[in-house]
Amino acid sequence: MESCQENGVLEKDMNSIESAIMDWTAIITRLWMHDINQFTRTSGLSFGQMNLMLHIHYRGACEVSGVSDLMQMTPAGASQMVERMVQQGLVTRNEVPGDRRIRLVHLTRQGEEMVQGCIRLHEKWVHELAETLSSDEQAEAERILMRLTEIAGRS
Amino acid sequence: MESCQENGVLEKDMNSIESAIMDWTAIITRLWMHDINQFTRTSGLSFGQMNLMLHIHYRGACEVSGVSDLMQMTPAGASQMVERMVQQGLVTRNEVPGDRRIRLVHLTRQGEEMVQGCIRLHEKWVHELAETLSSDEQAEAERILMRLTEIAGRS
DNA sequence: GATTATATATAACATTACTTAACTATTCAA
DNA sequence: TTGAATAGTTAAGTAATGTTATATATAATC
Repeated sequence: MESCQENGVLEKDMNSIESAIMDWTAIITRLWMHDINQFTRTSGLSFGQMNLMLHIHYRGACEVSGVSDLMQMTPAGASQMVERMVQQGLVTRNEVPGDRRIRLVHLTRQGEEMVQGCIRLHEKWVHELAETLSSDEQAEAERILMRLTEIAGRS
Repeated sequence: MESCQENGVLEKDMNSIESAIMDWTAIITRLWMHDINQFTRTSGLSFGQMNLMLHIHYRGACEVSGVSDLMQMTPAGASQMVERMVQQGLVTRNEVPGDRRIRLVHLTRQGEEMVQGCIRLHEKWVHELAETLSSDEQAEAERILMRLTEIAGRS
């Protein structure tokens, strides 16, 4: 615990608990991305579309400019992407009381179901992972992950 | 721990360790996805390319047919995807001693740096998260997370 | 109240990134 | 050793997705 104080955190500077969190999180992020890919390919969506829907699901409705920012594309491109998704029934574009220029992009019921389908696919993998743990390990992992989630949830 | 045996895993059926893992995944998705997206796109990569590179980074070199399988595309499409990435200097295509039909796709130094850059986006965040744990919690977390990582690494 | 900036949309065009079909090279197996 | 199977590539065509340029409506500012 004597490293990392002054400058940015570099891998070689990381202490073992940081590495453990990093490795675990990187691994599940990769597998989560993998499952997202698998699900979207088989449901006629693009990865970008699912990405946006997950963003809205986890962060709430966003403006068209937010789509542009998230997807790193021009506002025109974002507008068209949203338009396509509206046509597909995945999202709605709603006016906002305060500023009539803005359109807020929400998930439709169908869009939400797509997200849930994606999450459910990933749950299968999580189920298999959990199964290979002993009862004691399960309890310990649960406690630690809940603690980490609680802390991370504050940010 | 008495659910989930027979049919698919539904959210309400999930036991608490599975929920804990899913909650952690949700937190990470909420906090990281946007950054990973931006990093990927500003580096001139597609999400699919980063997905493939993460796979190779964690699982080792894979055949072109493996790319086809992972990305859910035709062998021809996979071949072209690899060709593009070779042109971009992200991967190499190497012959295999045993079978001269096969090409193994490896990350180049540059490809490896891209992956590292993506993973390192959140080192500071991990550092701060780890800091808030007590010494006992850190020791426990390190042990169980390494165990989880080990199991997850097999998939 | 006129000007500037912001948020989004539309149109024309360009590019990407697939697909199918056909082909080469190599290995396996009868 | 000949035929079938496997691994990968190449070419042509297509559909999706993005860009620039321009337009419109609204909000903010001076």
